[in-house]
Amino acid sequence: MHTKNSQPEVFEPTDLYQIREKMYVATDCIIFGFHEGKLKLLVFERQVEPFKGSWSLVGSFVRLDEDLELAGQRVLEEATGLKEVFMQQLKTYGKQDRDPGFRCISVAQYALIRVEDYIDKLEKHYGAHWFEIDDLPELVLDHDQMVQDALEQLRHNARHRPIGFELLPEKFTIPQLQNLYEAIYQKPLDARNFRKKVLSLNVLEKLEEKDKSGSKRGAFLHKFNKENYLQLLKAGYNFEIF
Amino acid sequence: MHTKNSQPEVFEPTDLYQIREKMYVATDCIIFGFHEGKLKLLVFERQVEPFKGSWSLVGSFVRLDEDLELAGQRVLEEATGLKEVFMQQLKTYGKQDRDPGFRCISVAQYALIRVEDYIDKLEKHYGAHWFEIDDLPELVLDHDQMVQDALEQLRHNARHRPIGFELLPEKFTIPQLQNLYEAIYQKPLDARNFRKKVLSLNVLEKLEEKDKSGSKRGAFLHKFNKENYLQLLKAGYNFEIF
DNA sequence: ATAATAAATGTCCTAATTACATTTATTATT
DNA sequence: AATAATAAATGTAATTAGGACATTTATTAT
Repeated sequence: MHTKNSQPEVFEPTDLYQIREKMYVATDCIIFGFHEGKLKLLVFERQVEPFKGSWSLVGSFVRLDEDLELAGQRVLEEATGLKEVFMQQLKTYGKQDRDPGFRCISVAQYALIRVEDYIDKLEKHYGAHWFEIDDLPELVLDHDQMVQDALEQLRHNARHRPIGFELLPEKFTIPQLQNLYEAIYQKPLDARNFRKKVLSLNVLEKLEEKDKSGSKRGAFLHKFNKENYLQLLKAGYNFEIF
Repeated sequence: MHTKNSQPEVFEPTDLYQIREKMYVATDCIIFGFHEGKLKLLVFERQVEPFKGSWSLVGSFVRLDEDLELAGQRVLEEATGLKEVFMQQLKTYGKQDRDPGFRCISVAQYALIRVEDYIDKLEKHYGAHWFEIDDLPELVLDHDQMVQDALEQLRHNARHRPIGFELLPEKFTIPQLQNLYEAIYQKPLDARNFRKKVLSLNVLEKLEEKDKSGSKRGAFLHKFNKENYLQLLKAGYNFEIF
């Protein structure tokens, strides 16, 4: 079903020689979203040869007058319409032969987006498609490796930094937060211990509102209190969520 | 004493325009060593304009036919004569104006080297100099930032991965290891608790030999057992040194 | 034989993590 | 109006890990 793959296009030696005279710098985005209790990756149908039509991360060459971070934001906006998204540099991939055509170094950046309602809207762009992270298709070039590295980093960072909140709506319930962590780490967590732990961190603000989508009783909504977090961080507080 | 600094050279608009037509890719190395109980950074006198003569990390453009990792190893070997050194990618610096001349992206990699005897030998190269990390000179371009980021990453990684051993001789004593961690984290550690903790990790192999350089009684030498470590890692063991 | 020195060791206390079961608020059904 | 159903919310006891702290031991130099 999701194993599209075309043959690598053969380049004539002269072409190859020509494009190997220049070093290209690209950036690729690993876009994560959280929807219906599942952690998902947004992938795209590659628009250019070689490998046109294969599944691929979205990327672009970095422009000469453009900061690297900005290039990532631009790629993300072009692909999803979203601005000022949480994005973090992952790693730079620089194997000499990673791209069969160009000599191209790629700076991978990963993005966490609040999927909320427009999960479907995103799929209209450029043959974009959400895949669950435990059922990913094969990707072009070294993009599989990028995704694996991004997942590892996401798992690591979600433990030590409050980045999980970037994947949730601004207001969320404790059970939703737990679901997210269960999706990231792919293992069930104890509800009592999880609640105790995250509340003890003192960075969640309990609201009066309830979210009743998940149960008859409803669960209280919470907000991440960034000011509190930054203050604790400054005080040398050593964070660890669950 | 170590605050050499020259004025940025002024470029003519025509020159500037020309060199901004191309994207350059460089790699810079943050080289750490441990000597006499101190964590040190190896810096160099910059050989080219602009800022010739300022303190700088050592770096080079990445060659067209060269893997990124290899470029780092090459730079390190050219600067120190050392081969197959522990090196890890830190981050890519890509601000549009980070270099006043070129549009140049730099992939920073940090190296941990076993200084042992040849600490002096290294200083003969290219005006190289070791600085203690709590007394660093001002560096050229964004190299100060690179060093700060590298230190942060080193501190983080040394806690969660057994990379500290890369800075020690193959055979080392527990007190030496403690000194290293005290140097990295710049705070004293309790000898009993430290010993208890590192030995409980089950990755140190105690030898019969003693090192008597540090005391009359002498301290037993140990080796890092990489096989054990990899096995524990595979078993999902969650590492944390002290 | 004695003094000097750093290495090596053990215990108690406190804090954090884990395991585990019941009650509560609300809605839908009869 | 009563009842059934559902996920949210809560507490306690047991275990484990971390932190504080003082003495003994092996060796060399005097």
